[in-house]
Amino acid sequence: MDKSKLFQQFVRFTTSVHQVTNDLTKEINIENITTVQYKILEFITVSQPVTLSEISECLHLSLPNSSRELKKLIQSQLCEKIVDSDDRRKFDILLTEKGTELMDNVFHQLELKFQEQINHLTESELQEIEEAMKILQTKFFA
Amino acid sequence: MDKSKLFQQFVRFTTSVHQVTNDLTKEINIENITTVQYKILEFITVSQPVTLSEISECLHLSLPNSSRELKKLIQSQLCEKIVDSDDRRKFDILLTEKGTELMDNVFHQLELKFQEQINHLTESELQEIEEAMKILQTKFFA
DNA sequence: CTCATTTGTTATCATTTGATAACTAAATAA
DNA sequence: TTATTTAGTTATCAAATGATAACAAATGAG
Repeated sequence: MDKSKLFQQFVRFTTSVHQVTNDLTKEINIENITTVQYKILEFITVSQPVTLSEISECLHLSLPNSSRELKKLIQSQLCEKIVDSDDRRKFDILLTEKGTELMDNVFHQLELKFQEQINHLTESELQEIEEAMKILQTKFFA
Repeated sequence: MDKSKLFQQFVRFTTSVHQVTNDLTKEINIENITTVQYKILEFITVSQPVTLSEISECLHLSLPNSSRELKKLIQSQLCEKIVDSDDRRKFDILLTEKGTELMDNVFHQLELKFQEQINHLTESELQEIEEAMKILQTKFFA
């Protein structure tokens, strides 16, 4: 296997993924939520519960900036802190009911667009896609 | 095929892709180049030659802001305009020699990290990965 | 030829984001 | 017990980004 070729393919592939997801989320824009705040919400949604340090690390934000943005999200009542009883410096961050509703809504919109993109595909093509994502997920993007 | 399940898998998958590429490019930081400018450079590198409108559309930047950032890249002599002789409002944008050198360097660094990530995989796993990317690229991320 | 459209430019301002210093409180190690 | 480390906060400033208006020049349609 020519690993340089594979790298080039990888670059093209990830570029495509970014482009597609970019286009999918392009029109999602929530009142009073900035890009960074949306990313935080997305991260919480997928990885709930998370700590502030995890947000900071995974989203490559400094702790002070993470703290600032989270504060705004909490003020908007989209998420909440639950103090860790074992270590009271830490807290878990969760979506509130309002936040959950919002993100459910967002993901529902995304799903509709996703369905549009795949509705011309045959059953066997869908299975190929499923299998392909599974392979990449387990072997490479683990 | 349960298409909702597939969507959930898609979300997890794209999240992983973003995380991995995020980590790969995390340490790439070029003197005097901002994030947006880097994205423009990356886009030019992959899609050369491009027009300003394409940059604007694909990167979801307004035309004025694209123009501003491109101007800085041109001032840094990383890319250049080549006026379209058919339509003199337009121009193709290309990397200069300096820009090419820079991006070659960047992609080389990325490739090293990429190789690290895959060097524990067997030949047959690599082939699976190649095949999986190919399928997704042609069937879905086209 | 004239007018509308397309492609890009320049200037300006508000908002977002990034970076850093100085801080608190809890936990842990010596 | 005291010192150190960890987790997060608050304040502040600079820089990057987003948004918009007013513009110019080339093209295309009628």
